[in-house]
Amino acid sequence: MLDRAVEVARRVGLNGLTIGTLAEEAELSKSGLFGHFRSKEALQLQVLEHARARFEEFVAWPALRAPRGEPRLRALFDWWLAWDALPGGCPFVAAATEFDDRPGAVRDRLVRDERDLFEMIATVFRTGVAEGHFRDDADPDQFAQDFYGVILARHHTLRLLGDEQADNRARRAFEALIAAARATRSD
Amino acid sequence: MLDRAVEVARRVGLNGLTIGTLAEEAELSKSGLFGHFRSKEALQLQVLEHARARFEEFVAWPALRAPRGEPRLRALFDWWLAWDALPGGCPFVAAATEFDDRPGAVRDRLVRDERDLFEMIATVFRTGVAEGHFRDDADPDQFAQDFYGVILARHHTLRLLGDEQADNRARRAFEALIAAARATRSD
DNA sequence: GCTTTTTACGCACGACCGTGCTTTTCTGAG
DNA sequence: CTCAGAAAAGCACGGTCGTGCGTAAAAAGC
Repeated sequence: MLDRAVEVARRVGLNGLTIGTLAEEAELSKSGLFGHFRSKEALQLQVLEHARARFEEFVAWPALRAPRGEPRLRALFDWWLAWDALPGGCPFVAAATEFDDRPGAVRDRLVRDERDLFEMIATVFRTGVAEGHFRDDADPDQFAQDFYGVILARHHTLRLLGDEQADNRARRAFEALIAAARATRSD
Repeated sequence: MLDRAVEVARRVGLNGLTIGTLAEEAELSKSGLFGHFRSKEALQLQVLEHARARFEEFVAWPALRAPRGEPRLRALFDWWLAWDALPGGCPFVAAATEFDDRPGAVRDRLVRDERDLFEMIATVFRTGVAEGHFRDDADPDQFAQDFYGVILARHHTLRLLGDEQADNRARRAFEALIAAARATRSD
C-alpha cells in the first residue's frame, strides 16, 4: 500500500496525496486506511521513508556493486537517471519544491534525506579521488551540487518539456564533469 | 493584486494558491475577487502571465542592457540568481514540478514559457559565439540545459538545505561552463 | 440627472478534506 | 470453540474548496 502511496505522491506531490483517493485506490474505506497512519503528516512521513528505501534499493545499492571510483560514480548516475524517469518522476524533487517553504516535520525529514543524498554523491566521488581517478584538490561538495544540477535539469527538460534530447545532454554534461575532475595535467 | 498572487504562488504553488486566502489577503470578499477571474484556471494562467512579465523586467531586460556576448550571459546569470532568491523562490520552478504530470491549459502555458526561457539562454549564448567569445562548435541547447541545471541545483541547495555555500558553488559551476565554452585551443 | 454598465457583496450549493467515535468483521491464541 | 485484540467499516463533524446567483453600490456615458 505504501508503494501505491509513493506512486501517487510522485505525480501529485505529498499534499496532493489525499487520504480519500489513496483509500479508494487501495480499495479500503477512508477511515479504514486512516487507522494505519494516525494523521496525514504521519502518512507523508511514511511515504518519504518508503520512497527513500525504494531509492536505496533502486539506485544506491546497484551503484555500490560497481567498482569503487569512477565506475561507481557512472553507475550512480545511470541508475539515478533511470529512477528519475519512472512514471511521475522523482518523489523527492516534487516534495522538495513543495515543502521548501513549509516548516514542519515533513520538511525536516526531507532536508535530512536530501542532505544524505548529497553526502552520498560526495562520498562516492571521494572514493574516486582515493582511487586516483580524480584530482585530489577537487571539491566533493562542489561535485555533488554540479551532479545534482545535471539530474535536475534533465528532470525538468524531460518531464515538462518532453525534449527527447534531454538524456543526451545530461550525459554530455556528466562527461564534462568527469573530464574536469580527472587527475590530469595543469594546476 | 496579481503581484500578491504571484508572491503567494511562489510559496505554496499554483494549486496551493487558493481563492479564499487570496481574497483575504486582498481584503476582498471571496466572490468579489472571483469575479475578476472567471475560474481558478484563469487565475492560474494570469498568475503565470504576470510572473513572466515580472521575470522579464527583473531578469531579461537588465541582462539585455549588458554588452552582447559573454558579459550579457554573465548578467543573465547574476540577475537570475537574484530573481531565484526572492522570497518563495522562482514561481516557475514551483509550478513546473507541480504541473509536469497534470495536463491542461496551465501546463501548456508553462511549457511555452519554459521553452522560451531555454530559447533565451541559447540565444544569448549564440550572441557570444557570434562575438567570438565562445567556440562556434558549441551547442547552445546543451549550454542552456547546463545553465539551467546550475540554477536549479543552487535553488535546491539554497532554499531547502539552506547551504550558504550554494551560491559560491553555483558561481564556480558557471565559470566552469564558460571556460569550457571559451574559444581556445583544441578540437 | 438619469440610465446603463461595471464592480463587489452576501449567501448557498455540492464536493472533498482530515479526523474522531462507534460498531462490525476478521483473526489468531488458548 | 471461545474469546480477546486488531483491522476495517460506517457515520458524522467542522472546515475549506471552487463556483454560481441575486442584489446593492459605484462608476461611466449620455
